[in-house]
Amino acid sequence: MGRAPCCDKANVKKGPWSPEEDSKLKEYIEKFGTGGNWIALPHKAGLKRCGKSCRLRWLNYLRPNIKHGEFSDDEDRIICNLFASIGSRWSIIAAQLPGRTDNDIKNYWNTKLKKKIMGVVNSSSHEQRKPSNSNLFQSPLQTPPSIFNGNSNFYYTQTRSFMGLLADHHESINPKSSSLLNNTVSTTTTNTSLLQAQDQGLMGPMHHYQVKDNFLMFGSGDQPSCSSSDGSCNQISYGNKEIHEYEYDTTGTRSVGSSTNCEMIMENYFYNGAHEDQNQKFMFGAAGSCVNGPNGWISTDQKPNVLSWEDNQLGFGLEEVKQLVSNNNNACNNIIFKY
DNA sequence: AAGATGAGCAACCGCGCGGAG
DNA sequence: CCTCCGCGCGGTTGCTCATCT
Repeated sequence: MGRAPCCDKANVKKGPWSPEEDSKLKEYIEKFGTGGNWIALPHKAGLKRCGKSCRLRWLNYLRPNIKHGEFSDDEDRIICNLFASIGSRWSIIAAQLPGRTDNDIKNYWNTKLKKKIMGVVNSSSHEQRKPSNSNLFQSPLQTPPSIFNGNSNFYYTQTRSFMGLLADHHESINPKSSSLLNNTVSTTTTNTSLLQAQDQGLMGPMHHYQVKDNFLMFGSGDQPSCSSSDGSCNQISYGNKEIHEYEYDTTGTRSVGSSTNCEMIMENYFYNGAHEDQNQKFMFGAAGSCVNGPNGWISTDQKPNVLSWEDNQLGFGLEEVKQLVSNNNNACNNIIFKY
């Protein structure tokens, strides 16, 4: 049994709004407001429209201070940064751009900005990527990497997409200092370009990777939102999963988070040869409960659900990482490594 | 000149969430 | 608690206009 329709479909007009309808709706709302009930509004305003249609028309077109026309470079940057950080949460992105609507931004992204960025990728990818991890941008794997033999039932999936943010000196949306919750954004981005390597035609959880200085940061999941376990909004969660908490310093990146299903990241990381330096060290942690293990960070539940690497700190070597991942029948959701 | 194709954008659809009862 | 229902959101559709062949 399906959901009951929000209105009588047979008796409502659909399609483009006429100037008369626009003025009726505008006049009514300016006079009486929405009354907190969009469903009842069209009848009161004398419109043969669905309440949802009225709401959309008002929000996207009729309400005051709506900005139409070209997006500025600054707006482009904000959209790119936020998309890289939180994905297609258009309403949140729109909240950072006064006068712009989520629909506008969504259309702009889908029709122009995405292509613009792809152009940047195509023209800049060769000189900007270093050989050690350039293959992270390659096509999805067709077979599971050998290190996951025996666990391939959960380490491998054919559906994925990737996008990433590459910056020479990039300060991404730092949940610690600029909260999406309080509607402020600090995007002091300079020389920023956005890379997107989104596999054509594949659907699945969006994976993000960003570069902050010399570090790549990964996260994955669906239904991203901002949340906090301590009230300070220093974590971003995706659905019911807390993904990561970032702290930055001048020498490196520290990541704390929890979740599962980072198999694709791990897969690419190992399979594509980003681990070729056998001296690389990895570090593990879990949200809010990291302790210093003998070789670096390890989560209290012993699951490597956050993985980071810094070459000048104690950590696990590649073989230990493989062993841990294998032993725990699990993987991390974030991977941070220097490139 | 006319049909085909693509781009841009307004509007629709269906679902999840949360508040009210 | 549980159910219902409206709101808001993201994804998708379809119309219009521009460009290409």
